[in-house]
Amino acid sequence: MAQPALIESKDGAGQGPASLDSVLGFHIRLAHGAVYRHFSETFATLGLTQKQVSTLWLVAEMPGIAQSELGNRLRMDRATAMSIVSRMQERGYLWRERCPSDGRKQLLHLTDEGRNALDQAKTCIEEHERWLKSRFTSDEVKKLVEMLARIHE
Amino acid sequence: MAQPALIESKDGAGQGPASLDSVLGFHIRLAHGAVYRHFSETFATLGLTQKQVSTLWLVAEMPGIAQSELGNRLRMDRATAMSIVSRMQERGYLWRERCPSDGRKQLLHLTDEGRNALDQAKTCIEEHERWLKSRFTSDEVKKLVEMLARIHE
DNA sequence: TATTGTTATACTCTATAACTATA
DNA sequence: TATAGTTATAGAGTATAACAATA
Repeated sequence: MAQPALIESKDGAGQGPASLDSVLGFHIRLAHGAVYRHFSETFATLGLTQKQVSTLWLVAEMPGIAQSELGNRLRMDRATAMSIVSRMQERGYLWRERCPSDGRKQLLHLTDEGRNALDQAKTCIEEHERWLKSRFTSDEVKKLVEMLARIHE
Repeated sequence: MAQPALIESKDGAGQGPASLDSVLGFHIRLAHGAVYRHFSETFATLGLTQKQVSTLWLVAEMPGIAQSELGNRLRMDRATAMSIVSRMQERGYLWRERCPSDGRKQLLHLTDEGRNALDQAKTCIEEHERWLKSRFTSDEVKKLVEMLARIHE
């Protein structure tokens, strides 16, 4: 983790990236990988993944959210949302309620166990975020979040 | 993709993130997902993944790089590097050379076919990067890359 | 017809473990 | 002992396709 990721090199004059190191998408992927790995270590004991925590958190923030809406907000398609919600249900962290006004929809709610798991997860998130944010000033964090949001919104 | 990713909410006073939307790691993951999806669309016809392109590109930049060193630079463990290098070899894009001075190492080289594939890939990358960078000024891109590098270096 | 959920399937990435060969 | 590669295995995320139920 000490050496530079790639050789030093600059972009050519208008003919595309000369070096892999100048590709923005490349850095997003590497940064995501580093965050993913640290997250996994932090959450090894809890046995929850990023997506699973995001799901519990969002359901806690919006009780009764439809499964499809959860997918939209976490940028998952139906099949992916389905598999994650099902796993969280199997573990007893949330339950599905058939929507009375629209029989197609499944409304999601946390169980007490799910709320407990989320509380523990939030403590881990704090630690994880401290590790991540320690390399930035608070202004930089704000700017970084704002720029990343421009990508995924 | 139009609506805000999450409900509006701010952090509490020193007791951790109040809303998922204020978690930096969350935005990194969503941004990575958006980039991943656009990349996949752009590269559907070429049939190459991000990791595969990175691998070809790095071998082109550093001919004779050892497989282990490739893994270090692209932040993959041995097993992951192995599977990606093997697939690129199966497709005839690179070949392994046993290192004469250290019999444990495999030195990597692109084939002519691999160089062709990389050239095509770079054209796609340009298009992909234009899509990605269009939301930023060039100063912002520089700042973003620099901040992301602080995470993965 | 469109939306939502469901199931089945497949592929990539990631990681661990165990094994071999070499240093 | 340590390093490099190899193989096997497993889990997570992502996506597509096909199907049923509902609007």
